[in-house]
Amino acid sequence: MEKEKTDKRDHILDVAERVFSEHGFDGASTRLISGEAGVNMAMLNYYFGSKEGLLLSLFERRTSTFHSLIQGIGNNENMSSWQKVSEYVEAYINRVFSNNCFQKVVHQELAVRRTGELADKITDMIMQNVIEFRKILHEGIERGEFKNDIDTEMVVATVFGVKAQIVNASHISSLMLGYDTQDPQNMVDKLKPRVTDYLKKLLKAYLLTEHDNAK
Amino acid sequence: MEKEKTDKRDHILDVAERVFSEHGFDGASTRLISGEAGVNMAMLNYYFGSKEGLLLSLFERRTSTFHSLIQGIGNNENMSSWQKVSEYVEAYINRVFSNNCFQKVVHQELAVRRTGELADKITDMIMQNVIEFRKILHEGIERGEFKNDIDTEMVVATVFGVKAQIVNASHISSLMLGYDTQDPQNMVDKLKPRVTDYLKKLLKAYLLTEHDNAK
DNA sequence: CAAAGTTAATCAAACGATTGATTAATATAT
DNA sequence: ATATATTAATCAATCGTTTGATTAACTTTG
Repeated sequence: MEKEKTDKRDHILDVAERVFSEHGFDGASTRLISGEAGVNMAMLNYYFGSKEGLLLSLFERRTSTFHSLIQGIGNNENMSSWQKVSEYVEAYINRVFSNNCFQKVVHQELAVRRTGELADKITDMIMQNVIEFRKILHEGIERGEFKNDIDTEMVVATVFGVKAQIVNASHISSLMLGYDTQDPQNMVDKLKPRVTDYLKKLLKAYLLTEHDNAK
Repeated sequence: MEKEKTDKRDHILDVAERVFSEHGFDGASTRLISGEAGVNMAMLNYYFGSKEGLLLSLFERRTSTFHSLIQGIGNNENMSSWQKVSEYVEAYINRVFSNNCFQKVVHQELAVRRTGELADKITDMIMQNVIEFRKILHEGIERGEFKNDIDTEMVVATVFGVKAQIVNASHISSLMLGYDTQDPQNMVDKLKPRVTDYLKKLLKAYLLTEHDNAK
């Protein structure tokens, strides 16, 4: 009977994350969110101040457990640059697949939002990833492990872009791949290993010098 | 005084395309659109029936001039598969950059899960591209020009994804690249050639067999 | 311990504002 | 003069938010 100790506040955030991901921020009414969460409408304003405050809290919850994740890989002295890239891709895809509702909300806000506190928060969050990843790439070039004419920014955009195309544009990817890419079982069994494997091979072919590439 | 013969209807579509791309479908009110277009609110319903009808008309206008563009490349017998891929990337990026407001609307609609006529229209439009591109890739494999273990669907997702990441997520790409990626001058002078060049090199490294790759 | 006071949580109801849509009247053009 | 185009005014519905009352739990006081 052990009732979960998760606050009602946390439960609202969980539901809001899902509803936002399905309808977008403007498309998801406070009535719908509170209804789905089984709480009174006024509770949203009680806990989060406003609808925008709810969205903001939603981001803060995720970003608080995020900083620790991207640390460590880049600073490891015992890894080759390619190993770092490989680990990074793995960690990134892992994180994406573990909370894809949140990822969808980010993706939507990125597509629409232009100004304000939230836009800055999202930008910061992503740019941290960008800088970290780019650092690894530059290091690989300096070491002579990667080709010296690679476009590092575009490589970063590739990893983010492929992820977005597969995970966030789910109608399309479902049709393209021939199965429901939203189904949790498919995501773990088929999609995740496939995306990870592809990205590694793709980057390997583009990044590594001829000598290393030939293994 | 020769007033442009473009119908007022067409002018509304132009404005709506921009406003939708800036605020999203739900975020853009009919009052805002009609205000920006300098017409009475009721004109939107007069011409397009409803707000959704306006969005639909917007898509029909673009897709009508679209079919002819993707034809021809795949069926050309005198081109190598790699040349076809190269031409295809060029044509695709060209089209994207020539009407990026519309591309943004597509991107947004794709991000929020919607059902109905419009969702099907968008899906059809994109899947035409997917199928055409994939056909070229398969042909390249059969000819032995491309590696036989390439993931064709993911390659398609890569081209679409990189484009989306650079063109549609403009805050991020502007910060990443160090200049305003929305500025028309920058788009033509810097962004477009860079994306095109990168995609070609990336795909070349991944697709071509070792022998061909070495030139 | 018990009465009084205090706080956070929750609710139904209503608020003013805005939404997309419609009307009925008027203007323009053919 | 008839069809088309355009307008101001208005519609019901929905939006996000606020209110005032109620409950339950904890603190303080006598």
